Amino acid sequence: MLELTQRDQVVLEAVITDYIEFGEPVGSRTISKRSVMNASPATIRNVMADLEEMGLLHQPHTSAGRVPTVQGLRFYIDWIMRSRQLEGSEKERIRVALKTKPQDIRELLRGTSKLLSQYCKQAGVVLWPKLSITSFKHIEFLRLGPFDIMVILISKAGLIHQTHIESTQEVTQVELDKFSRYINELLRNVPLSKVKERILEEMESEKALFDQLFSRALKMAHQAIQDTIDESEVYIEGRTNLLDNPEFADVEQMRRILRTFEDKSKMIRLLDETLKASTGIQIMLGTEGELQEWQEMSLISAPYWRGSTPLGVLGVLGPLRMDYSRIIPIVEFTAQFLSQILEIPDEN
Amino acid sequence: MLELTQRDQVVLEAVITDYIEFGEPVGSRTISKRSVMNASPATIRNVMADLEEMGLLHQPHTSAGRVPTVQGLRFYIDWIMRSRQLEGSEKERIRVALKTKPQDIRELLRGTSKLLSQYCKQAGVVLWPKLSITSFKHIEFLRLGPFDIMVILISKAGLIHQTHIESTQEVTQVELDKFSRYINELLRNVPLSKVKERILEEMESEKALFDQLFSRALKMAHQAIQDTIDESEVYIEGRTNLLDNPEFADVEQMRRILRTFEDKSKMIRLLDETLKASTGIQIMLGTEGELQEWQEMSLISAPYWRGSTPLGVLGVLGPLRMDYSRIIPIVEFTAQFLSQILEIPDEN
DNA sequence: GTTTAGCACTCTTTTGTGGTGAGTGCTACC
DNA sequence: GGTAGCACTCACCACAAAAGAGTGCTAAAC
Repeated sequence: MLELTQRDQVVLEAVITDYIEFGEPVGSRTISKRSVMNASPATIRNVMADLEEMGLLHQPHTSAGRVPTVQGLRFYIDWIMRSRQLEGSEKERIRVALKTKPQDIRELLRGTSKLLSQYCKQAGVVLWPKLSITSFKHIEFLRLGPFDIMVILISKAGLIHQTHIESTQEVTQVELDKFSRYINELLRNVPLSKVKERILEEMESEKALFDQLFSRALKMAHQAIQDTIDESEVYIEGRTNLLDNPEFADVEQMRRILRTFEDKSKMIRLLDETLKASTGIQIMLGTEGELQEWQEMSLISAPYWRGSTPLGVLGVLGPLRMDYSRIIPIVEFTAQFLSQILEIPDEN
Repeated sequence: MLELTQRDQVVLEAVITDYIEFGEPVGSRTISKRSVMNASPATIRNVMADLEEMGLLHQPHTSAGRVPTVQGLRFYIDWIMRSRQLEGSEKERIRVALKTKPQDIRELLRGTSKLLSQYCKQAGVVLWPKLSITSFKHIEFLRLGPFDIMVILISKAGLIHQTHIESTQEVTQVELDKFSRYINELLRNVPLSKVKERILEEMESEKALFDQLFSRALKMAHQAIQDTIDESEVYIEGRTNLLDNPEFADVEQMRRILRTFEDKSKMIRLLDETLKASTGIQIMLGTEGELQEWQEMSLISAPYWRGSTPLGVLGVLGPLRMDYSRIIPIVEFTAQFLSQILEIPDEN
């Protein structure tokens, strides 16, 4: 940790909070007047010069005020800032917004993302990672045509996945119903990560080897599950909120950022990284980590859980200049509460 | 129809095609040189003055060239323009792009939207309206908890819908399986629009009145289907393509447009209107119809069908300045081909 | 030794000015 | 009716000047 005197820290904090509020370089006069700090502009200037030397502040040009650097923000967030607590009423608002959306897990996650975006006035993101994290719940084969089958796979968490497969021989719906029953029995409560394994095992077993019907069912299940399991989904809502940030007033830049959103795989990679990296709230600034492509953005994220296994990540994506002290507790609480909601349906 | 001489029309066309290509007011010199028209700039100027008087052209300021007005474009599209035919190779590209995506109807529609957006370099939209348009295919009840049931409803077209319902008494999965079988039998091939009716009918019938099991199953199905049927979905892809249009370089405007997209219900209303209005390709310009909110945009849309019932609409949304002669046939062909794809699975 | 007042200096932003070029409308002529 | 010519209008650009904000440094004060 860098060595900063008490006063250095106070000045750094003052610069950053002011900058976060107004988005413009802040000068020594402003700071001198503001807050309890009794020091003349000249004194502040000296301190600021020091901070700049340490790489915490930056001066866009000679006659401008100072702006925090990424390192400055990092230091502020890690050592100086104390996030304010959410008030009861704010928590309540989040609770209500999420509680009324139990319908479908997709809707829940999309709703969460939207909630974050509206509440923080930035883009909200939610990653629902590998399907494989929960258990198998149900499979259903439906006949579309003589060789054409729709497969519906449902996970314990209520996520539905559908695929088409083609059979090599004609099938009837009656056969398919048998398949469904058999596979459902076989895979009951198997974690999705183990499903493939389990199917292969069963294929080797006597039953399957001697009964053509079973063997066909297994083959189909195998085929259907093939590409299903490691799919991640990411919900990004409220992108347009980003447009309101004056730092993105430049069309060129805005375009680049929105473009990057179109390719969801990048977003997935980014969130995946934060999922692996940490068990708690995490803040990724500008040039750090996987965020390279969005030099001027930052991500505040937190994983959500079921019991002791992390399911995914949620967070807020915005410009470097965000009100961290407000958004951090929101993200934190939302993650916590979402985990709580997801706890329930695992009961049977 | 306005009275325009042959020459008036030629000039109007020249102005519009030039404007569409370069996006800037076009002057009399340019037109005089271009094309087979043998007339001096001065002559053209006179014609242009006439056209302006008729409200077909507009002059941003005294010393600028002319720009077509909405009415000018309308006249051009309706009376002058002849869309060029798609070449075989272009058709082939569309075919291939759509054929390889049979997985799931959602994916198909999203893919169509994406295809349109990429191919036309604007935003692609696809409306999948009321679920009620196709027939019932399959229902499945899954037990989540003693009173908690997940219902999965699948339509003939392969669209899945899931809901939660709560039972008033405890249920087992075995019972639910019976429910599923019974309802599936009952509703086989019933158009979704008639499903409710059919259920109510059955409730009145002897079977249900005397058998508690049937009656419960029917009640559940009724409850589940309640809110399911009239849902519309709209897929909007390639929004960021709009950013590339120089007319949207203004951040303020861009913001407004992107904002409007966030509220899908507006989009649905808009597309619904075009669905009702016409059986063929349709072009809605700027201030016309439901498009009021996007003064500076225009929508080229066409319905797609199954047999003789319209299923939904697809189209391209972009600035007024679009290459209509190119985009119209693309939209037309895509709608046609999508209809063709959707024809197939109705076979059994 | 730290703080502060004062002042010259730097650099951005704003405002103003004249020149340029594209394009027009009008008039007179073919 | 079509066209050449010409004066006129505006947006746009480049450049200069002025204004403003904020700094760094020095010397004096605490």
